[in-house]
Amino acid sequence: MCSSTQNMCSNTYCFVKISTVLYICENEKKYTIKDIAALAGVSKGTVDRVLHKRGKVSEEALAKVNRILEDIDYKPNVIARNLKNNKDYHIGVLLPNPDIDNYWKRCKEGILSASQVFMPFNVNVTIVTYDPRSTVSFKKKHQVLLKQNPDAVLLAPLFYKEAKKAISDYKKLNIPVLTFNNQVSPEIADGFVGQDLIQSGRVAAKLLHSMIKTGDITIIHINEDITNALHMQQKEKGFTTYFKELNTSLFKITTLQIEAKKLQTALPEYLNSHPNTKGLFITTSKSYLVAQTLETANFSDISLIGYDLLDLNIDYLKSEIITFLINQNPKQQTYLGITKLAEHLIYQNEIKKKTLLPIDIINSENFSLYIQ
Amino acid sequence: MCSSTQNMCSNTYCFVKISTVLYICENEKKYTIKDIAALAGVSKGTVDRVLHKRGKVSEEALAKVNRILEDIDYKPNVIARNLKNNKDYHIGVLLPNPDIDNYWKRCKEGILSASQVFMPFNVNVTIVTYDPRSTVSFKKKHQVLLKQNPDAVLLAPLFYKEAKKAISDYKKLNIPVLTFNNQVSPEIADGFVGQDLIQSGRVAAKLLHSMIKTGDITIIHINEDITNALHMQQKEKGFTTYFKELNTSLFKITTLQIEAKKLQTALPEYLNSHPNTKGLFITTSKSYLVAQTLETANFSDISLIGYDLLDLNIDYLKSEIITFLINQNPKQQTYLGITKLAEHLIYQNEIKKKTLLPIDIINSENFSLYIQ
DNA sequence: TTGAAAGCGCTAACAC
DNA sequence: GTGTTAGCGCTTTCAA
Repeated sequence: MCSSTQNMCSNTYCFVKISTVLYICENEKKYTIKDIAALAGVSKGTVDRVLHKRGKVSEEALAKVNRILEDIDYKPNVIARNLKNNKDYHIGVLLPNPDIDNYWKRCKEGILSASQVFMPFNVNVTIVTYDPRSTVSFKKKHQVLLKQNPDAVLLAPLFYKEAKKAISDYKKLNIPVLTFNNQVSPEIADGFVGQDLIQSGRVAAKLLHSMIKTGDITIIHINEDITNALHMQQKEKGFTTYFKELNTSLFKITTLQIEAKKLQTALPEYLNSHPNTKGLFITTSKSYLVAQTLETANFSDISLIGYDLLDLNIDYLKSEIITFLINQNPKQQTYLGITKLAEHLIYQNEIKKKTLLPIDIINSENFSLYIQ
Repeated sequence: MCSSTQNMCSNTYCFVKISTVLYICENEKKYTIKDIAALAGVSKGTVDRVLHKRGKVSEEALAKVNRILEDIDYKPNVIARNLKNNKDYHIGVLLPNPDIDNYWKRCKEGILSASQVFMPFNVNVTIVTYDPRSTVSFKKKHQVLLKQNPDAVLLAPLFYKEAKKAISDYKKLNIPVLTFNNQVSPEIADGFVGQDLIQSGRVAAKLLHSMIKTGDITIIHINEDITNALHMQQKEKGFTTYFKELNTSLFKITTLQIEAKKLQTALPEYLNSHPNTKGLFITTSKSYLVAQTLETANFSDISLIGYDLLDLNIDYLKSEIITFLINQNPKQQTYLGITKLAEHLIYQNEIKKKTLLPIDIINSENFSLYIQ
């Protein structure tokens, strides 16, 4: 019951401000289809037909019901709606195998966690894992998932061409697809959940900039495979753009591509020949490899920034060899992804084209709160 | 339908791993009270009485039903449960007035946002605002809320003694209370949602430490009022502890108490007499006042760390006068607070004693993602 | 084209 | 103590 001078009603709630007391109160009446049926002088069945646009309703009845629906701003009771639903929904996930690359472990956790939430709504989740080093594996596992005929799909599109093909396969069957981790070219999937990678490069740049007043800074791409090519490029772009915009000659930015195996020898060599190097930015979650090398070869005084809260990375964060990590929020990405798909299936919610997660800055004092 | 060699069933789901494909599938059967009644050879009513411990059940029936409930690990259908619920729940919030201190604006947003979510569950939220500078106002508004006889209460216990009294008033009426923003002495309220303030002081310390190799560092408490006394002390404690643990003489830590009005004159004076000052840690959300002073008095080369994403703070973050802000996540605090209370009312979920939110580190490149 | 009716799983009032 | 029954709001079937 709202009674006040300034009544700013919105939706079914109204916010009323009286002196320093803010009330939020429900609207006086919650209408049900029964009410609507009575108001329109028709039966509940007819109202339902109108609501779901199932046809078989006379012009007259349709107009009358629609008018009332508008008038009262009818909102169906989502709880009752789902009670009846015996439908079993099925969400399929195409995920890089966490046993091959540990980064994906937290993604799996996010998926499991979200699937718990939607259990009572008859949402089943299937994870199909593929080898993140192999496009063949991706294609094969995509076929596996496709055959399961899921109602919605969440996938990490590591391989551009193959992902594009897979998504179009699902779209042909009218199966909504949400991507996470990295975007394939926009507009192909129904939505994306993840981070702005260019911006995350800028965050890294700013961090180094706040620690280093002048000197050489090196971007290191660790190429174990082709997987992260796009990823790494975008981060590099953001990083270099930041320093370009500074428009100063205090910093020299270099990019280095090193294979993981060669790191132990190549990096010390490089650093010895570039003694003015004050900062390193590692574009993948493998910064522990660099930290290891720095430690072994006894380089200190070099600020190191990497990605992701892997156990190994955190160890080096604690021992101050890695200064900052950027958290890509893998768990949250998949949790949100599953949530959005589930809510799409259950409530017919629209899938947002792009959901950008925060870019968390992590140091040795706050990491524990991000891995709960 | 699960069929596999290693079946690790948990809850009503089972996780089955076969080669690189991970399946999550529902258990074959979802039991309803009807099933249980049939299995136990009693009626649904009896099962219901057992479930809700309403008594009036024979020893025999009770044992039989309980045994079955355990056997099948029965989980009631939350959807159906709420369908019946005509009860209107009422959550009351005691919030410092955002018009007096802008910090609380985001708290209000979190409250409104969460209350939207629980609208369909008949959860109504009332916000009663008090003047954060006045214990009298707090006590008065507490009485206002108390008279509304809410089913649960969320409050920011700015004043130790008064908050304690208020909480005990609610407890006497068996109204659950959740606190946010800062903790009153443990065990008084049913739960707390917020940050570990000591740890957040450590985060600030670590940030300054990664930027400053040696020099003087000053902690500044801006005392506009007594409100934040506890807050500030805890942050200071974490901050100084961090540097003590370093066990080095490279840094000199000083604490300063300044009134907001005197800042413009007192701070430059102080800094001139302490020219080796390299870093400032502001323990409240008013770091923009310090930034303003530094800018006007033309001090550069001093790293500044403060709290909270107020517009003014962000302006100085952008112009590089503030280096880092620590986000106390005000919106998330209240959002979670309302959520927990609502779920307690609806599902009888237990209220967790302590929920600690991450301590977000913010710089000029990632702030936008935290204020969405 | 329409309305009546059964039922989703759970709750609670009411007889016995 | 116990079982029966009538809903909660919505969906869906079925007969008219």
